Amino acid sequence: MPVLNPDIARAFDEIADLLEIEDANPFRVRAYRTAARLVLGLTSDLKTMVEAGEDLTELPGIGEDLAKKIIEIVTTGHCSFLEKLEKQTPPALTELLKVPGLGPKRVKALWHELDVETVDQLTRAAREGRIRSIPGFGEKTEARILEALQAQIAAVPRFPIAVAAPYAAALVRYLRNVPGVRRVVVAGSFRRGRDTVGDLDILATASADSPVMERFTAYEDVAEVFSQGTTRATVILRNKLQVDLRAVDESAYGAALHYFTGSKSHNIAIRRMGQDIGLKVNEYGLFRGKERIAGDTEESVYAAVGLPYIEPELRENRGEIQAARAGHLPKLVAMGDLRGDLHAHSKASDGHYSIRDMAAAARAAGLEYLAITEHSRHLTVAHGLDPVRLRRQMDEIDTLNTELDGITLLKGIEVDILEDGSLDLPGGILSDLDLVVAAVHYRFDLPRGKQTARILKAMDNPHFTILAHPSGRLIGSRNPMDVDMPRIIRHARERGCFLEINAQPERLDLVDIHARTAKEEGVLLAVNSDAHSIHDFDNLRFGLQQAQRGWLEMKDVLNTRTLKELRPLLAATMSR
DNA sequence: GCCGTTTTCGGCCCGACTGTTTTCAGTCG
Repeated sequence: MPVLNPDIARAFDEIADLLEIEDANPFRVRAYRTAARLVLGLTSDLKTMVEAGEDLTELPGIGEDLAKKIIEIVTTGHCSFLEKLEKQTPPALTELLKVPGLGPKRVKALWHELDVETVDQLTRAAREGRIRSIPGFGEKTEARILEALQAQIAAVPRFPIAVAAPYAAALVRYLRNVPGVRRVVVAGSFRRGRDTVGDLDILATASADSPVMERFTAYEDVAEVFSQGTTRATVILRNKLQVDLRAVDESAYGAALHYFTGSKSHNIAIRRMGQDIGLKVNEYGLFRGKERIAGDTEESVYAAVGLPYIEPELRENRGEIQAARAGHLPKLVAMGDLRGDLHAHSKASDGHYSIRDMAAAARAAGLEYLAITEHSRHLTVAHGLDPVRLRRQMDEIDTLNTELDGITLLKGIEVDILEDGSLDLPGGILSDLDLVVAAVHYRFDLPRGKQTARILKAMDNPHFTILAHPSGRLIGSRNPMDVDMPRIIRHARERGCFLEINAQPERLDLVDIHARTAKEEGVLLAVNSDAHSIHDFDNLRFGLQQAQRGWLEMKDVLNTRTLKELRPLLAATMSR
């Protein structure tokens, strides 16, 4: 059982939880949390780094002690310090920390005063009215705990960003019409373009007498008002999405936008930089003593700490501050850079429109070329194409290309990668296509070694061009396949083929950190819609945002190439 | 536990809201 970065992050988070309950030095706790976040964001495998003898203390936030713990975890599969903590403090207590409203102090009190160690015991204690008897707790706290426990049973997972987007847009429109409101913008993880959002953070600039808070909590889609003050309020919408609104004066716009965009660890790093030069940074501005020296715009916030503007998609404290300082920030790929789409379906397989309709929609979306890539015969539920039907479609595309204006269709296939790593169609017909997109559509459960070997073998097929939705995950419903993604990416480099960032809202696959690995390895990525309808080209913006989060520039994205530049790149993968 | 143009000690990001308190602790983002 190989130890992956998320396993290490989980161990560190668990240590932090237990230390917190034990009332340990909060900065020691923070060190573990910081390390956990760092580990999750790494583009390379810690196990590989350890095996290569790399010095882990080079990583920011990892010192002698944490380096030793990482080495122990990757080599033995367990962490003796964590096990020791679990003997002192019941590990189930960390589950209680997840109950909203319960932090380490209250969990410790519940444990010591009432012997509550599990969620079940907590529920019982709350129902029996025993919690209110603990000093510092009251009836309201007890009721809130019970409420939170009941809500947690119907727990809401994070929302795919594309699902949250229309709710955000509607709220922004609504708030912009409130008297005294000047600007309304969605900040938080939504603005950073994360693949999912846990809540929406909305920032408004408004005059002091604006009724924006009252109007916000009175919004028709609000199911529950969680808290409401003069500058901040939290509500839950009917679809269970939590929305926070912060209102500030127009003059604080830049500082507040920066603050509420985050990420938390990016902000902390910026504040430290401010502190080093005698500045206090908060959501109202940058202050030297009492004098406010910046904060009207985000640019002014960065400038005050000596940095150029950093795009929201980069603000994860994954090296962007160092890059900014060194003048090495990437010039991120932009929506207008995309010239084509290399993965789309028509009604010949499981799409809903004719090829002609799809071509027209792609052209309307500003694209110059579109690859038609139906499923192959193995995927019978999607009416996958056999060689005869594919041959007929190729003829159809040739004809359409003589008729269409302003867009060129490419002949492709989304061929199934079979369980043994072979492709679902014979080389004879694959070699006549412009490109071969290949994907796994079944047996997602193979063990890591076999699954990785399956994909590596598929890539070795002389007709393989692009690996589609490489991890196979579906947000909220299917975990990513257990594969060695860095190895697959390295293999793509050696083989000279490409990987995809699939822009479907529930896929967004590759994920950002693997996109960044691909960039570092020099592997080009295709940002593809995987459109099944004429409306799906809109999703490209979400795929593009993942590319931006992976630090990709125009040169790193395959389908920013003109058709003339693209053809030889595709041909090179097919010519073996 | 980490870190160092205040380097091996003594710091460590900052503020809003709630509830149970009378001046603040706990939680959250």
